[in-house]
Amino acid sequence: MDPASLAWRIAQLAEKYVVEQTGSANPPVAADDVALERPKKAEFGDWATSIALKLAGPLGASPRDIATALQPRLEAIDDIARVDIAGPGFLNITLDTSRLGQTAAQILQAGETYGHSDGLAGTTVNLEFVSANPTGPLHIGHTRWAALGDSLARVLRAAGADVAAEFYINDQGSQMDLFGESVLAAALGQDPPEDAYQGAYIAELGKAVAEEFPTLAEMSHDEALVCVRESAYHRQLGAIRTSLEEFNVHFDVWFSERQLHVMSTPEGLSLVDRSVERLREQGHVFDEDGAVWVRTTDFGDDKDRVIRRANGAYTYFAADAAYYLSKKDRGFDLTIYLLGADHHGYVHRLKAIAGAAGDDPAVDIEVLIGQLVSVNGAKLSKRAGNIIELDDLREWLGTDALRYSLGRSPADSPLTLEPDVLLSKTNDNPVFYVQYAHARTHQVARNAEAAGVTGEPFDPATLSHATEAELLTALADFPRVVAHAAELREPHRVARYLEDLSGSYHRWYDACRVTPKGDDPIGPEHHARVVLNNATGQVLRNGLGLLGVSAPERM
RNA sequence: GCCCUCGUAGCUCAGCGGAUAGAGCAGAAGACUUCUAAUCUUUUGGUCGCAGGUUCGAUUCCUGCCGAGGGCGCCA
Repeated sequence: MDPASLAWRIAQLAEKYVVEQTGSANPPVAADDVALERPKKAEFGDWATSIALKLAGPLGASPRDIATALQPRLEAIDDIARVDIAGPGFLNITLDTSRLGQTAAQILQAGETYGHSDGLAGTTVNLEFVSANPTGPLHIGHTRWAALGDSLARVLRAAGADVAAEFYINDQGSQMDLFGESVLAAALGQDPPEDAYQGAYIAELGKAVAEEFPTLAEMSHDEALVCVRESAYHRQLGAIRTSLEEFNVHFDVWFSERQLHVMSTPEGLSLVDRSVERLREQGHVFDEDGAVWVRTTDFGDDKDRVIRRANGAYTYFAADAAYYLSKKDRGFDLTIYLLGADHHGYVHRLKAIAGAAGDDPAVDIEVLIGQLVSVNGAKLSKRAGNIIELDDLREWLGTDALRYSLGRSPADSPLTLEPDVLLSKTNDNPVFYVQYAHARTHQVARNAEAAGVTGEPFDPATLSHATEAELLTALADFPRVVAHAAELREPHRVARYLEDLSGSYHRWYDACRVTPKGDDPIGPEHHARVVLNNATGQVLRNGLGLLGVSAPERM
């Protein structure tokens, strides 16, 4: 029995007990209240629930008494072999191994879809991340969000959500002009403008556009600037796309900020024009000192924001508002932004836009803030001039090691990359630990096939070793881990799970042979074990896939 | 000054209000004529930054303080 069903069954029994005691199902008992968890110690059984502790308050009874009353009722469930009461009132559940083994066959049947659930089915999600200016290469500051955002998109999809991963291209404004001027100067061999973009990539872009436009020197400055800026923009955006693809990061929508500024209505208005009107219709806009303001303080912002300056020009905030309205108009149920800690000042503003647009800032929009990454303890910043580019980082450490190490910590946890560790092929490098476990499942499968261990007939009752119960319980937990990761927007939970699962697998491998030794005969346990082995490989593969990490068959 | 995030073993980090706070590495001791030893087994190591509060129960929730990082524009 899978943990979700088990939790539901326990909740049913507990609620029945509450009704008997109090005459009503108040409070009702939900599966979440069961708090089914895998105990930290093997002697505590396969699953533990603190339901008796949780009911103690409402029922006014001691947790131990409630646990004593529930114990025989839980033991009556077919898949449960034994229930022990421990500590202050925990119910420690040991499953019937002969039934537990069925999990392995079920996993092979589900294949790539094992781990999928329907908790978010019917929910459409817009997930925006990276969203770098197309004026330079992606650097380490974008790398964590790229890894995290892509994994989150995969996890949300596994939970049934319909996700659009979106990259917002800031291709409008003075930074683009400065970028164009910088490349133009490089192309013509002139002195760079003040505060120019610098670096080898500017020189390369300059060379490329000089070849593309041989008559550049004869054009007027304005004409040349437009040619160079647009060409360099598309070249740079292409480079960003390539970097992300090689990092296994996929975007469904590349949204150009320019779409917001062009006239797109019959009245000759842009989406930005319309956004001001729409917010005004909702009653959150006012005029003061010649400027147009949004009363964002209505929604928790620390000050109101100007959306249109006294000189008639829109602020960047106007584009943000128009962009949010675009997402709203495209019909998403939930809009998620992934921002670095250096942008956390925008959180209130973004939420205020949602509120001003008539949405619920607490429900319809989520802003995830992530801490920055350091390498070997050195803080990286543009000011310090020690920025590392994504491409260099990837070539140095490899996509797998980089994706995995960035994906195994929660976003709000400060993270230090240690290149020495990531390049090592030992146990202290978790990605190798997990990938090695997967490769081992394939080696074992190859050996089993060669020896005639086919997996048929499959008798789950022979999977009776302690390490087999541990492994099977871990495998059964995978769908719940993925669903939980999606619900909390924390894909790192999948990585941590895979490390635990790999440990369980290695311990099992150490204790139980799949292919008989020497000339020993093939028994029913060997057939069952190859099924368990292959099921483990499937789950490791599915989990690594959610993290955008490859699952090699040989290492 | 105000706001946000973080503070857990020597190091890198987990920990949905529950049991004696965990993992890997590092340190110590073991296991390869046997399916991949990139593995496994045993072991050393903690005032969960500090102080209060809520709770039957707090590393977890709330408040204050200390420390680290980041942010505060009619810039983009």
